[in-house]
Amino acid sequence: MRDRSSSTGAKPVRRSAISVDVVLFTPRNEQLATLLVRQPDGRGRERWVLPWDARHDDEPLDDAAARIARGALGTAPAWLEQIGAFGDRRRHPSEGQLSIGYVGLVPAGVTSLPETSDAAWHPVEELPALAPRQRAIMEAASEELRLRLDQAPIAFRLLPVMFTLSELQEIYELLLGRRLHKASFRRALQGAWLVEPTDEWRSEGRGRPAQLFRYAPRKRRGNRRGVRFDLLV
Amino acid sequence: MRDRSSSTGAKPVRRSAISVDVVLFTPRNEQLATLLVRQPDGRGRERWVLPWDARHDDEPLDDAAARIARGALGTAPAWLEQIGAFGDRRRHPSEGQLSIGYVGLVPAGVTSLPETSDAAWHPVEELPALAPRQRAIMEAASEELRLRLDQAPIAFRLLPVMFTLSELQEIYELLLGRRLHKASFRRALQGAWLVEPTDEWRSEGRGRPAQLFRYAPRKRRGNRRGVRFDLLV
DNA sequence: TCAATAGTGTCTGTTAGACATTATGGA
DNA sequence: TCCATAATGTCTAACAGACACTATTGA
Repeated sequence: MRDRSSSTGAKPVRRSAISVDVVLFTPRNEQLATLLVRQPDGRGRERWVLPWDARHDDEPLDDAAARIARGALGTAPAWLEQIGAFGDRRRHPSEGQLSIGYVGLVPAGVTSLPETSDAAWHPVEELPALAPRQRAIMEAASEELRLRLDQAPIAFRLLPVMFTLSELQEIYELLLGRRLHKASFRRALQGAWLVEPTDEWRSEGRGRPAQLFRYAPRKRRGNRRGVRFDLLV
Repeated sequence: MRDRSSSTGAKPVRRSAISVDVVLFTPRNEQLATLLVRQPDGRGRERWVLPWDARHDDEPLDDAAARIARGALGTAPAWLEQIGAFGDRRRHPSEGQLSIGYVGLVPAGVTSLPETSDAAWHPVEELPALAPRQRAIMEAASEELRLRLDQAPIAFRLLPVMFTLSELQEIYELLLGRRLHKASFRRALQGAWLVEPTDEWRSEGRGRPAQLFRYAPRKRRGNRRGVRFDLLV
């Protein structure tokens, strides 16, 4: 919070400065939403931008990203990882020539943003216009999520500590952009030893109550399967 | 070649400068090898370093990486992709605080390096000591290769245009670090429509000659399979 | 002829997906 | 009671891995 004043606002920036840009995702209304902040553009108009700030001298990049995420969100995200460096000649709010992109995840329900903040969640399908380089960072973040989905516990970082299997499946369907088969999904989950049931159940509207689970990876499965040629050709 | 003089050698670099570091891989003697260049360290000793150079003003990062790869290799690699930004406080030959890592692939057989160059291929299993940040870039490059193996035509970029299926399988085994089943490998390959046979055969030593294939992806397979929970927990 | 490697056919256990059925609450 | 959702059992087609076999060359 202490850093908030420096993480938004139109400020003159040395062209040689490096910006760190953070894409935060959370599930909202069956959609992925991302956090944007309102920033005056110096010509009197307002624009939405990804949370960003210049890297401080010699500051480790991961620290800078965590600082910027905390500033915009008011709390730390459940996950934060670098996407890459974006150093083309596309435009960026900083006017600088190099940006480092990060992607972070916020569990469903953590919707309260700091009151002093100009931040708001926007569905990824209907984003306002962004500066070209921030648009590229945004798209790389979505791509990264999908690629890392089966290598990192991404889906669990988008859920509260306790969740139903239907909620988990909805997150996977959201990220993959396609429906999954319920029985197969649960069988695969069981085989992976990733979740454990709790004693609690949650009744939601009409049907039968669902058991709550928590993320509790047990053991690494040694049995890697054969090669898959799922090339995106 | 024109750029070689600037891509090695001990040079004073502004601490704010950004370095671009390139990890080039090629298969050699049943192992992965990577290209290192000999660089005097200013204190009279010599060290091996990853090919690197400072980014020129406003130069797009991809252009810088291609320039550096060409400088060290004498020719363009068959594939070149960014790994990420490394901005911690670990040491780097440039003395700078930020490096952008790239990974590139060179087909087997392109072993002739520019004569004027101090570059040499080193097996990845027995690398000389590198500066800590370059060591991290090196490890991230290997990791990246393995992760993208089934999403990008990586194996084919490590082979000449025409190759036998045994050669292709050896590349996969090299990158995955485990043996694969011959019949299963070929069945999966056939189903993916990634290669097409040519009229040519190659006799190599004793056994039956092998048919040569070329990389020729036909169509994207629409039938994505179920979720895999291959989390690295 | 033997040795060595390429390439293929068959069998079997595993698994993804379809379908059906039971379980358990709210309206 | 009916309806909606959770959870699970069964069947089937597809597939990975094992094994064996044929094919074709050099020594």
